[in-house]
Amino acid sequence: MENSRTGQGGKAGYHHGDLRNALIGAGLELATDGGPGKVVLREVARRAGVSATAAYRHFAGQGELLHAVKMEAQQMLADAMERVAAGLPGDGDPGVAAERRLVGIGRGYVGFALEHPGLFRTAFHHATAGEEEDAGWGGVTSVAGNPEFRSYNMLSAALDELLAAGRMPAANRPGAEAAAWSTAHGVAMLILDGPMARLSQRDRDGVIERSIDTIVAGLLVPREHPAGA
Amino acid sequence: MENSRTGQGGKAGYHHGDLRNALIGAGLELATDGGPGKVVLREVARRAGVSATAAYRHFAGQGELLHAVKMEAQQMLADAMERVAAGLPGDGDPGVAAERRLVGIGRGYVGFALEHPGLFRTAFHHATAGEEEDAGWGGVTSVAGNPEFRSYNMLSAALDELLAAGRMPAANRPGAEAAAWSTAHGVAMLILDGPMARLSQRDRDGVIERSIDTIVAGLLVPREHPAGA
DNA sequence: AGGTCAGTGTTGACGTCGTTAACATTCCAT
DNA sequence: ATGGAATGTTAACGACGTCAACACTGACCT
Repeated sequence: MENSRTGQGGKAGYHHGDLRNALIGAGLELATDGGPGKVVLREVARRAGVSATAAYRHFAGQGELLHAVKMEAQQMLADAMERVAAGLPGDGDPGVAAERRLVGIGRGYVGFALEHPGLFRTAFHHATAGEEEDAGWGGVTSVAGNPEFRSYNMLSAALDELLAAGRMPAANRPGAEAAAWSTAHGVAMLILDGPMARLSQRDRDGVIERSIDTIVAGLLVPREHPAGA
Repeated sequence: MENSRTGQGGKAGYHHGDLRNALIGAGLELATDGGPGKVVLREVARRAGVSATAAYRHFAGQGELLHAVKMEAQQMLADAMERVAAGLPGDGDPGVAAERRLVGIGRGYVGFALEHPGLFRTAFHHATAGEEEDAGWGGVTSVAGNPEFRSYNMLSAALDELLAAGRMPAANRPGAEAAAWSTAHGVAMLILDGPMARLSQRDRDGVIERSIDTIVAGLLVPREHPAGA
């Protein structure tokens, strides 16, 4: 990471020196334990050792501040996925390796969500009307070409390899990112805030594995496709 | 439903007569356009034509009010799924019918989410620390036996039929609810608040169909299962 | 060097929100 | 009819987001 968000970079004078990053950092702290709702402008400013209104020199309002925190949370999620995928053995068979990678990415995604629920919820927080026009994610199409959206691109690459290795029927390729991402996102959300919230650790893990296995199986098996898609 | 939430049931005197339901009704209005964040106690009371503090005679605070609204939103979601499933042709082949029902339930789920984003977000809203102890959903195990959780039970029943009709390998049955639900929930969420937010109507529909088809294919195809599950 | 001015931070105030305490009205059981 | 439980009201507090007005700092221009 290039930013010195954690460092007490600036001197202690009237001018902070790195206030914008300090605010985002404090916001991340709050988001980490408490989710998006806890990212309160006044408290963020307090933690940065600055008056509340100072934040307005760097953000249009708390909506924009929260948005910045949200973007950062998204980056952290992508980092987590990348780390998991990087630590995987490069098997001899490229098809097997690709499948392993796909599963790994999914595990990393859900793992991040369970380890950092507040950040995960923040990364997908929906701005209430009036908060901030949410240019958070682009469309999938624009995402595809955008180097920023690493999470999407990692997934895409793994699927491409699966196809290239002949493990996935070509007809299954289009829209595969959406299906895979949806399942991972869904398990995470349902465990976090939904009907599976009270599962034991063991059951959670089982559900996660089962869901990932199922969607991967669905991606790999040949099937008829309706006309048009 | 037995409650007269919409009717102006009570007389217009000092005592409202049906305030609790009136408050929930107003809360649902706010949630419908604006999501959980817009369910503001004072505004809810205002809409019910009553002072803000009157709400405290019926709810411990805005957290509990929001919780009640959340429960109602969950019921509406289940209703929507039920309606879709009910309107499906009962094919001759029970296996085909079951699969159709499964797909229909998924479409109903996602359809509700896209038609009523505010209500859907409210149904899965996570109470920020301090708001309300979220006994919203039971665990999946307790859900299974609880007649209240119609959405889960509908899904479960469809899967059972699929198994009974011999269209799904028995080894795939355990955890199938979680996988199916996860995918549906995931697409909905990703379209609502995630990276697929800017898709065209056409692309959305394609993504939804593709995701549902994929998870169903994964549920139906025989595969090896790791020991232990 | 001295002056100026954009950038950055501060104070004070306003309106809204959730919540509590104290008080008022109405309903119902006796 | 009456007394208490249920239900609603007003007044006030502290926290929040935001705005307007003011203050400090530093970099640039002569």
